[in-house]
Amino acid sequence: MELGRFITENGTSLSREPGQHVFRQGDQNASLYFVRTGLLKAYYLSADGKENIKSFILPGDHIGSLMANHAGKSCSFSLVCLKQCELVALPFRTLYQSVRTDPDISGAIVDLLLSFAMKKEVREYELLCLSAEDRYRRLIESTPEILKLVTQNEIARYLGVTPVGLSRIKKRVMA
Amino acid sequence: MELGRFITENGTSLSREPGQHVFRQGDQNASLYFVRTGLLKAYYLSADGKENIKSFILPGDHIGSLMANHAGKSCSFSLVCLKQCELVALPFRTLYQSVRTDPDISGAIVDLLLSFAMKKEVREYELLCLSAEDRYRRLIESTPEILKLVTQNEIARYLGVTPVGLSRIKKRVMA
DNA sequence: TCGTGGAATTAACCCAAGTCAAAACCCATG
DNA sequence: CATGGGTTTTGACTTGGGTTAATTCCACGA
Repeated sequence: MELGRFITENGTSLSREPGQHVFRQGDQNASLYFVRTGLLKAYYLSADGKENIKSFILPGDHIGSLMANHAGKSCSFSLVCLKQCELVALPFRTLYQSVRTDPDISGAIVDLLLSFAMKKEVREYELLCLSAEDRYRRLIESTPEILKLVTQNEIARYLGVTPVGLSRIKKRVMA
Repeated sequence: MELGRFITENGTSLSREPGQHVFRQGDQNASLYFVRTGLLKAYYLSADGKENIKSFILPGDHIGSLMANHAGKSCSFSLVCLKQCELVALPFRTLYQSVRTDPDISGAIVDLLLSFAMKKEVREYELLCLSAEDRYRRLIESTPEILKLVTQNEIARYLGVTPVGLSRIKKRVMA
């Protein structure tokens, strides 16, 4: 069976309003979410209340807390809707079980995990090797759409600088 | 079949001296490597000659360039031995094909990818949310062994600071 | 025991970004 | 069209870490 169908057949749809959370840091949550429409952000909240944005999630993307799914731990980040969202939730268990029974699904899962791992690897590279300014430059090049969708405040928290910092970077870059 | 056996049966052993590369940034390389013994480092080299260390690889770990394996791109980083190493190389293709034929292997691969993805997620968190000093603290807590195995220079490049920077952090931390 | 070369530390100086606080801007709404 | 809330920009000041270069440490071989 092909993955798209598997998801619709085994998952449960849900919709969320802007501002609503799908799960929060510390929750137990054992599902993978597929985004049909909308926009979400995954973020960390530090002990002193600072927000750091892990990623933005767009239609066609999927997200879930690996930690919470796999190791029986709790979610290390929160997932919140920035716009009205239509999602499909799939218990991780369901997916995991069919790895051993359905070769098509297991192929699809491997691809899913591979593309996920590659994304993380790129992000790791950017955070390790590039300056905030370079990361900003790359963002404008690779996904300019995102700039329209979220506040500059959020872009900053995604790039790993403060809003004030990003404002200064912008000025520098355009000059 | 169980993964360990699968690897020994389908892979080819190789050994490398300290200083020898397994592959270099820019290479085409379509294998996954399993480390039997030794120590390696995966690193990025920037245009202006600066080194940034992606990770250290210890016995029992596995590594390969996802980019080069999957998307037909070339390796985004280099892999070099820090000590004499015994490795097993497994063509990615072999692994990928048996996902569809052998449920045990495909389960093992999914686990492999999951643990890989989780590691990357932790690293992403550290680079995004923690200061260099916090990262250093965490390193001493979580894997103090590594401090004995590599130079402080390399620890610094792994943490994302210069050797000079790390020296200052150390002084601050011990006080 | 004395060099010698690589690793680590220290010092002096600089710059990017953080912090805090005060404008300025930008709308939506009444 | 004025008001008020949120977002962005600016300014003044501080700080962590980069850079370069000098110095100290140490292990090791002659």
